[in-house]
Parts: sequence; C-alpha cells; structure tokens
Amino acid sequence: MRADILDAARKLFGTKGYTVTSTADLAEALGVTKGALYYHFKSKEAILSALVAEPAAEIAELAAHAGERTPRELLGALIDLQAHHPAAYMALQSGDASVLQEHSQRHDFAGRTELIILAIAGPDPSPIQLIRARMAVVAVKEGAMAALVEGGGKLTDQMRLDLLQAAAATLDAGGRASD
Amino acid sequence: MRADILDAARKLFGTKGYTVTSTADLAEALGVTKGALYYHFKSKEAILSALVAEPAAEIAELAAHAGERTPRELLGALIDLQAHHPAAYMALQSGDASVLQEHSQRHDFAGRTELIILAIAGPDPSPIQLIRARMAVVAVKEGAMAALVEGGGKLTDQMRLDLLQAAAATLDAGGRASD
DNA sequence: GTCTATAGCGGGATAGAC
DNA sequence: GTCTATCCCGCTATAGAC
Repeated sequence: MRADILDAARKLFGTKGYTVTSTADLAEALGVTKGALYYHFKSKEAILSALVAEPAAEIAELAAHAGERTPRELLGALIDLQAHHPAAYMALQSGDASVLQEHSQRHDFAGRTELIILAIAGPDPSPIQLIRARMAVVAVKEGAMAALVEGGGKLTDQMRLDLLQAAAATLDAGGRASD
Repeated sequence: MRADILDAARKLFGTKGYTVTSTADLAEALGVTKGALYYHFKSKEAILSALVAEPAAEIAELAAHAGERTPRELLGALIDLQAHHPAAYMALQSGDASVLQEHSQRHDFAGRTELIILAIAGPDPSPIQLIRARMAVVAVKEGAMAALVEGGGKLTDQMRLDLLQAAAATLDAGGRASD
C-alpha cells in the first residue's frame, strides 16, 4: 500500500506538480480517502521525501566521486540516473521552485549538481567552460527524458551513446576546452 | 504602479514560483496591502498573464517564420528572447506545471516551441535529430540564463557567439545531421 | 488610490467510529 | 487498515471606509 501510494504520487507529482496535487487527488487516484493516506505517511511532504530519497542518494554518491571521473563518464552517469528514476526527476523538475528549494536544501540537490558541473568543466575553468558544462548537463537531462518518452520508457545502448555524443559536443565546441 | 507590481511579480514568481507566491507576498514586497493590488489587476492570474504576454508574442512571431530560418538563427533568436525577458522566462520555468499548462494552452507555448524545435531539427528528422534539437534548445536557455547571471544581466556579443557555438555543436555531433 | 475587514473556499491534518 | 466528520489555516477576492 505504501508502494501504491508512492506509485500514484510519482505519477501525479510528476505530471501536475507537487503543490497542485492535493491529498484528495492522491486518495481519489487510489480509490481510498484522504484519511487512509495518513495511516501510511505522516504528511504529504513525507510522501515526496520518500519519492526523492533514492535518486538523492545516488546523486550524492556521484558527486562525492566526481573528481575521479571523466566528463563523459559523468554525463553518462547522469543519463543513467535519469533513466532509473524518471518520475522522481520529473516531479523535481516540474514541481514548484519552493519544493525544489526545500528538498534541495535537505538533500542538497543544487550543491551536488554544482559539484558535478564543476567536475565536468574541468580544473580552473573559464566562465565559458563552466557555462558549457551547465549546458551539457541540462542537455543530457532533456535528451534522456525525450529518449525515454520516445522509447516507451526504455533507453537503448545506441540511444545512450547518441545522447552522450551530443552532450559532449557542447563541451569542446569551438575548439580549446582543456578537458 | 502597474509597472511596480509587474516588477515585483517578475521577481517573486521567478524565484518562488507562481502558486507559492501569495498576493500578500506581493503586497508586502511593494509596501502596500492586498486590496491595493486588486485596483490595478482583476486577479492574481491577470498579473501573470501580463507578465507573460510580451515574450509569448515574440515566441509566436518566431515560430511563425521558423521555417525560413537556419537552425543557428533560431537558436540565436532564442538566446535573444531569453536575454530580453529573463525574468518572465524564469517565472515560466520555475513555475509549477499547472501554471505552465494553463498558460501554455492560452499562449500555446508548448506548441510554438515545438514548431521551433522541428525547424531546428530540419526536414524529415530522425528521432535522434529531434532529440538533439531539444537538447540544443534547453542548452541555449540554460546557457543564456547562466551567462546573464555571470554578466550581471548583460550578455556580450562574444558570449552570445560562444553560446551559439556550444549549442550548435549538439546538433551535428557525431557527424551526419542533414542540416 | 490605498486602506481595513471579511467573505468564501480549498487543502492539510486529526479524531474516532467501524 | 480504512472510513467519515471535522477542525483550522491560508489564500483569493470583494465591500466599503477613508
């Protein structure tokens, strides 16, 4: 039942957004009443928190060892993250900024991502290199999401390679990026 | 005063998100009371609508003539759009999905953007070409935003070129994109 | 043109029956 | 474990004084 609630939340938070989804919506989607939800979760926010916990842990992992990996490996890891937790990511992306802020602070999403971006940009990056790294990161996210939609939830190896190629091209566009 | 309200709304909607920003927040930021706002605007949503109107018109313009322009020109136009209306764009991006849906339907943001993406992808695009176009579009958006932050609101010609270069690289990464 | 006061409503959360 | 009923708060919007 906990799992059912999380499934429904994944879907609703991902499509409508967290704030706009009411506990009543959730209950209705499950065919139960609001009260029933509160037996399994302490609050509405606890549901979101549970949803976000796993991907958050993986991002922390990735950020911790970001320095040891190549930009390409990092971009690939981001693709895989997105592929494994598409809905949770959707929820984070389409959720309001306020939710992003709360959970970014709790799980330090922004900080982790920044570390990864820095690692992708390379040592002592110029402003343009940093920006290119940011562009590459959002590009893989967007690309992975689009590819998942396209492939009905599946991401082929070929597609993964193509995404990687496209995003990596951003990094050393116009020549000298000292990666 | 209308302008002051829009300024405050630009800032608050852009940072906190539309739904989460209350009319009380808005009034407090302006040093007036909620009631005062309703003299100038019919509703909270009317404020957002006014904010979004200009960029929406420009996007419609761009989408209407998308076929006549090269991918590079389109990406450049998107950069300029973002540079001219950074806050409105922020509001749209960080706003909840529900707001995006409502105003996307009203101004057909999604549809316009899709047209532009199609034009960037070129005629009869493969799935990967389409995805690359999507990646390039989010990349210029992210890049333009980052560059604006970096430059304190100013976007130099050099920076604009760099962004364009980086995003364009995504399009024909790994060789054959028939643009 | 800006204020106070308040109506009206939706949503999160709790209590207690079953 | 799920239900009904209810409390309470915050928010949008309105009415009317100044």
